[in-house]
Amino acid sequence: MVKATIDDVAALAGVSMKTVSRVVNKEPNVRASTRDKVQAAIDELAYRPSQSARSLAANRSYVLGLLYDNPSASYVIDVQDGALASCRRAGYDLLIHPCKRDTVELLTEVLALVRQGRVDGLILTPPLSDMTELVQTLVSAGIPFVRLSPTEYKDACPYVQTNDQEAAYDMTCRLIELGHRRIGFIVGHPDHRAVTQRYTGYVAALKENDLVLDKSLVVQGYNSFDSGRECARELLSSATPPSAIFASNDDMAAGVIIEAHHRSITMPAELSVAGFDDTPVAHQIYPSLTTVRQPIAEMAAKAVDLLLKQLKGKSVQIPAAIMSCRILERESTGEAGR
Amino acid sequence: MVKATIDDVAALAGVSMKTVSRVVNKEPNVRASTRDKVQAAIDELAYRPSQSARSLAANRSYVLGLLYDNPSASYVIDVQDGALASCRRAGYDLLIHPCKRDTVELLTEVLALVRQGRVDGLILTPPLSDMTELVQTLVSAGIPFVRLSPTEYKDACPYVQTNDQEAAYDMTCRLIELGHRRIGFIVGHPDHRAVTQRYTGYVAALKENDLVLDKSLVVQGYNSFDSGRECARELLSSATPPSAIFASNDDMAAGVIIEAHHRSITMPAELSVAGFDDTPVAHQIYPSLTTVRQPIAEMAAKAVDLLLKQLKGKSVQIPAAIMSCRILERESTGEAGR
DNA sequence: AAACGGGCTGACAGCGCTGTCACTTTGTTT
DNA sequence: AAACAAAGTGACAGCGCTGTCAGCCCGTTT
Repeated sequence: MVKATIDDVAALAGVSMKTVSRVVNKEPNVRASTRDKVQAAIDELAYRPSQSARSLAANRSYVLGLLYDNPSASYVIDVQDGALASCRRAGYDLLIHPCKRDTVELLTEVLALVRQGRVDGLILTPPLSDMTELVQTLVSAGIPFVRLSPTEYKDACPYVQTNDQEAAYDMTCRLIELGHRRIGFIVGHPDHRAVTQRYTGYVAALKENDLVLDKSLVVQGYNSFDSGRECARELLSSATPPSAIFASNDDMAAGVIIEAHHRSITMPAELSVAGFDDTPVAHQIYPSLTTVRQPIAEMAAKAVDLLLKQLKGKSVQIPAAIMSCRILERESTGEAGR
Repeated sequence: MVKATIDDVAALAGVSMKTVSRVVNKEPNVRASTRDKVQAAIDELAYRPSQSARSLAANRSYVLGLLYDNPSASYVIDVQDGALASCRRAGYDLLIHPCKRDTVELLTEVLALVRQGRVDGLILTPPLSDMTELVQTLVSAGIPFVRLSPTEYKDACPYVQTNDQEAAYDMTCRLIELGHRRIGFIVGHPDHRAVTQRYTGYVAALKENDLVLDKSLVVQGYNSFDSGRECARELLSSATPPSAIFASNDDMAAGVIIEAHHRSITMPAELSVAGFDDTPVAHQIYPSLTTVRQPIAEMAAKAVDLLLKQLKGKSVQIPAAIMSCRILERESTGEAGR
């Protein structure tokens, strides 16, 4: 049995192939009876429109590209899941494209992706979404894209963000409420604005509660487990160690917890630890980690929706969306000074 | 500036478009001087062949599909990375296609993927690679695919496997060597043959060392963290608990460790714990987990290579590959009865 | 010197769809 | 009943490539 084409369907249904095309693409202005007739023919022949023929004729690929340079597997998977969900709903495919942020080829590589017509538009995830050069290039090349990032970009390009800063603020307030006065903070990788912004929330919460910002309690991490452990070493070696440590992501918080275990510090009695992201590790470690859950999949889905809208009509206004985080209190935090 | 086509390049280089096509596709039998001339024209016009036109004319998509139904993010990401690496080398794209194993639509969905010409071939990962119905369908539809699975399939279809069983055997022997006599085992999800086969290695090691297989030490898990914890509860509640527990994967082993913490059991002094997979969590928990590392990315890369070979020539022989695992001893295991 | 064969090149016909536009049918208005 | 608008349909020309096949130009053989 050879693959049926649109002509076969048209012949069987007794209509023109253009009408079949209309039915397949759910276009309006087809009489219901005609539609049924065509649909019956499609079913009978098990007709599947050829993706490449459609792409060539319509001049679009029905594929979106997902760009990332993120070592965190769970984050990436969540983004993929959310993006895929929206893509499927719209009959689009998703092409994943991990890439190295610092390579010279990055720009040409990404441009080629679009120029070859392999994707119709792009989703940028942090930290790529904050690379000025990349964003600039895409804008001036007129390539449709949506950024997944908590920071706005000066030009009017669409983005999806969460209230990161607010969540960091809330978490810090919660720690203060628990009686903590000396709260260590581990800053995220300087290139990841999405993560470093969380520091702002911490600072704001201290100020709001009339606590002084002690710079010796703020250390620079690099988002990895190992860097978190290193930072914990620094903070816990102090003569006056903090009673709580808030890390800008879960991997670093996990590093803090390990270091505390190795120093026989009991948690949360002697030390409270909080993270950010709610990665799988957060509830698989002991004590389970108090953290902030971001609706990553939903954000990605939203980003795809915005991109698809952009691809259809030319909505000139900036599409943007803000989603909410949620604090999850688990075993790693408790009252201070017990 | 409008996008250049193959005609533009041909005109500029003063050759036919067919010759340009030959240069672009690195076909033989083009004089070096002609090749250079064409290449210069390509560079000057920044010509990028249209993916969809190529696909339509050549009747293939230059895209491979990656099918999975696996909740483990790190496993999936590793597979993606390996597969992508090989794809890029060959100028192919990778389409990810997570799917639910038990849905009725699975088969039609996957067939549509191929029938619409969106992918040229498929990579199946566990547990999909062990679904007889799916494999059977693909075989009889003549769709090229490669299975990532430790089990062979009765028909001659290509696969990539690891020496899982052997590694489980080695790990069990190592525990015995450390003095453990009562070793608990947590079996993997019954539908995941890739995981359940590890039990065979455990049994073989006991036999080899003249230890009786005590069925009360073998409990059925379902691959998840929670099920691992549940199994640990069962094993540790016994009047004569095991001195070591070997879980069929890391998530379940992490569950065991948490349960032990909650019972104030010190590890490895009072209990040794071993896992399988070396997921990120393995070195982020306390104590860090002794486990088995599989070369997942390499396996996926190999699978893609086999698939591409199959796509080119019709090598009738079964292509297959076996890769090796490695035991990683960390903090969670130690001598028995200390 | 004729015959041969392999390297190299080009003409051309599609691949299977969609966009455009012209056309026919139907329903609505005066 | 004529005039008009809107809904419904089809003819056709590509979209930008690759496969096929014919033909040219060589050097090598008899």
